[in-house]
Amino acid sequence: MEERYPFETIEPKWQKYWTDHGVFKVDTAVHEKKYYCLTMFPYPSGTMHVGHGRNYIIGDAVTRYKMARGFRVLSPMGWDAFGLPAENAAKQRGVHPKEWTYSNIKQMKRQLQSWGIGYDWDREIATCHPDYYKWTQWVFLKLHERGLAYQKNAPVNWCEYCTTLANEEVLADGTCERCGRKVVKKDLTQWFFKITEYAGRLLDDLSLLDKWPEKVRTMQGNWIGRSEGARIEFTIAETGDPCPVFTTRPDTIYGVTFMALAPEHPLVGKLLADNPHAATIRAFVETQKMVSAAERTDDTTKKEGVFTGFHVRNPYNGERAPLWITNYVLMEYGTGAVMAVPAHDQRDFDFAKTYNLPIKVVIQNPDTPIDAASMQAAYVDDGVMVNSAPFDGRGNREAMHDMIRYAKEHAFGEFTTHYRIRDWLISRQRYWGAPIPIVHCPDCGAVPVPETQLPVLLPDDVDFKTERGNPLSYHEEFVQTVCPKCGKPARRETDTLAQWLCSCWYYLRYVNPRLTTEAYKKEDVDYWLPVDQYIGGIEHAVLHLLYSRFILKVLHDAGTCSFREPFGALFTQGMICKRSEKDGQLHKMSKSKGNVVSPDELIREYGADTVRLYTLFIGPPEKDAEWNEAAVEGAFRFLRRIWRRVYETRAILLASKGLKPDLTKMETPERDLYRKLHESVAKITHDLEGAFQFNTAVAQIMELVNSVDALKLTGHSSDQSKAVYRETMESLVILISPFAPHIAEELWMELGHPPGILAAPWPEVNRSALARDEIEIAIQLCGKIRSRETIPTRLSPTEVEAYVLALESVKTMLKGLTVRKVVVVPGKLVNVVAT
RNA sequence: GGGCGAGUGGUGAAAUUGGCAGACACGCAAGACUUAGGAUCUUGUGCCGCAAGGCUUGGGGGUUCAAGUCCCCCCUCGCCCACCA
Repeated sequence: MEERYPFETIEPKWQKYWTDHGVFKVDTAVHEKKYYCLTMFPYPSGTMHVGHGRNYIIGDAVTRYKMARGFRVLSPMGWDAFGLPAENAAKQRGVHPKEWTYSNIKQMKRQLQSWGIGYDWDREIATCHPDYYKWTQWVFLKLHERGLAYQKNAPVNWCEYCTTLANEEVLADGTCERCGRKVVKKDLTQWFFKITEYAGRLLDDLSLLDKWPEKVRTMQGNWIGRSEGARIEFTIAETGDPCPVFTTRPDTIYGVTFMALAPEHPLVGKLLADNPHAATIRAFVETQKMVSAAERTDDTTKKEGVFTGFHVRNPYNGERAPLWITNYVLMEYGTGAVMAVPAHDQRDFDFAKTYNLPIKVVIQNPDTPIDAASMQAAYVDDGVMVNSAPFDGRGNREAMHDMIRYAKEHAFGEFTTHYRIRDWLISRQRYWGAPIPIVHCPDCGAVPVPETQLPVLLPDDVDFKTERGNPLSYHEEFVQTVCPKCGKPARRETDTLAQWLCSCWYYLRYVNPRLTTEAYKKEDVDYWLPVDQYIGGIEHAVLHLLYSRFILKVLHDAGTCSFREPFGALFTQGMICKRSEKDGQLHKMSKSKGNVVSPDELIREYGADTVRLYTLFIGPPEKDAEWNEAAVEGAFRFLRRIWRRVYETRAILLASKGLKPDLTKMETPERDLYRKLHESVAKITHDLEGAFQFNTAVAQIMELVNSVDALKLTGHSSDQSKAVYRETMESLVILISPFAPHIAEELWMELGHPPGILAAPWPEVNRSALARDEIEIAIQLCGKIRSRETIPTRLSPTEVEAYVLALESVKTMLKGLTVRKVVVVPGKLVNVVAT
């Protein structure tokens, strides 16, 4: 052992040891205690910065802690390897996407290892590997089989760079989530998954996820967006065509004064025939189609519309109301038609004011009556129904149910639930993805490739230089095939699967990563899943995490697994930011902002343990944090200090191996240290056991080391001093091992143990060590602190009161006052209320 | 507009059920040891004040013996959803 802390030699040494001894290997068999700790696998984009590291360091701390608690921990890692940047690299630099991806994987794997993250690398997967995507294609077939995969010609979100996008990938400002370009609508025939069919279950089962952050559940709830209401069958008065609406406010239906259609509504075409207003209508509809969704739904966009010349008939009262086409109604939600009630909906009110349409009050404010002629805004609160024939006089909320039932009895309406979520668009017009296993036959249509013919291999030899869209569609050998059903010549589907699908089921594959006959074994996944702890970034709250839940439910319904949710507990860590030199602002680390911190350099300078310790100490892990170079130094100094303590006292430590701490024989200094040790064990265990408070756990270790220094140990110290010191140092090394595993392994050996600290049991709290004879409490006068006193802990609250009131200092304090009340908080304070 | 979360020293931050605000660390200051080092150790460090003492958790009210924590109003910031019928 050397005096200097030689992180650069011990770190590679222990990394090699973990690999050579298969410390993180786990077999799939049933164990007494299992734990599946999963960190979201990365996209292999190149090299990682310290911000990426937080994710893996947290996962590793959990893995190592659970192992020390005696769990068999499944801790796998892999690569979300299909996707756009690889293809762009190919276009720009002439490197094959496969080559680019695998070389990045190599880089990033080296980085993960240099951080000392423990994975069972025998289970490594890459979604771009045929042995993996074969089963991604199988997942597609399962959905197809169950009628959940379908093609439709639909306007899709189109980014000229990233091609087709799912709704979830379009940001609120109408730009592409990945590249920031403007997204436009484009008509294409595409493959969709019917996630809408699972909307109700995906929403309801959120309540099962009690170990998920509230925030993520809320976000998914918002995204799914359930609203309860009614479908009411209006009809076009002149033609008798049905024109149903969805409404959440059927109680306002007697106040309908016009009907508003979306410009894309299918009725619009029909209404144009022989219509004197045709030219105006057509012009309006065409203008609206040019406006992007983001612009149209912008708050500041003025409400506009055009009268069709037609009317609708309100089935409740037979009234005729003019039919308008407007820019504020969306075809994507409800039926694309809105019964407009200006008196009780602000949007309808605004529109009615603009075009001078009538306003009819049907919900009266019971406090200050409103009147259509003078109202300045829609009245959207509850009240008493008026002008509503049979329902007059009733409370609107209370009457709502009866109103829908009335519609149902008269066969012009029913209760319905609408969801905001749209079907999931999974087609991508790109090369670097899993080919959709479909063959288009002129006779049989879209035929799924039989499971026995999987995988549909992605050819290597394609021309990436093409500017004509998907390179795959120009690869004749790939495209030309025969129909699996009739054997006639047919064309392969050339769209590939969105990369999201690959990452929707990878957590299952880790259990049986090399299985060639199935995607996974039911009995194995039923044992290991749901994942006990999933760790990743909040940015996946509605994409990956929602898609995965959906796919798992489908796989469950297909009978391939017994559980209903993939991830039992979820932890979302905050981002690490750094002030950018360019603009002085805090940003998440990125190359374009020029604020990335490379772990490679830091590891060279301070070692991986320092980087890990600092990353965990930086702040609460769920919150964003600012990287501070100077504070890294502090973490390094702390580790070096521990190293030096062991080095300086090594002879004493080794000589006292047989000594046992004995509470009855301890003097105060060792008694205090012994108590601090066990307080620390309790605190750190609590922080790691689900609380995920690594920052305070590290702080507690620092406190413990400060206490160790307070016990000035020498060769002449008593046996109890030595015994307590040794136990403290041993426990300390174990307690720090999830955070700084390399130094922990090395010191564990220096303390005279065989190598392999993960085999050492986590320290247990000795309750009697926590006891103390005296305690310092605060003395308050009317809630204000006046002094502090040390009192015996054996006193009951009544005795404490008497004891404190008898103290000279307290008597002085109370001179001339009358005691009204005394509040004793055991172990904390005594508050004397006196006047 | 709706929902969720946050606001504490120079900085990152602590604070089971309401119970000693600022643990731990960074930074800073002073000192010790040293043939100057970005090493180590000691001490100090919320603010005002020479001091006694007073003030202090975004602002203002309230409940309580006691409020960072609970209630009401307001301000600021972040995130999600949003002409959703």
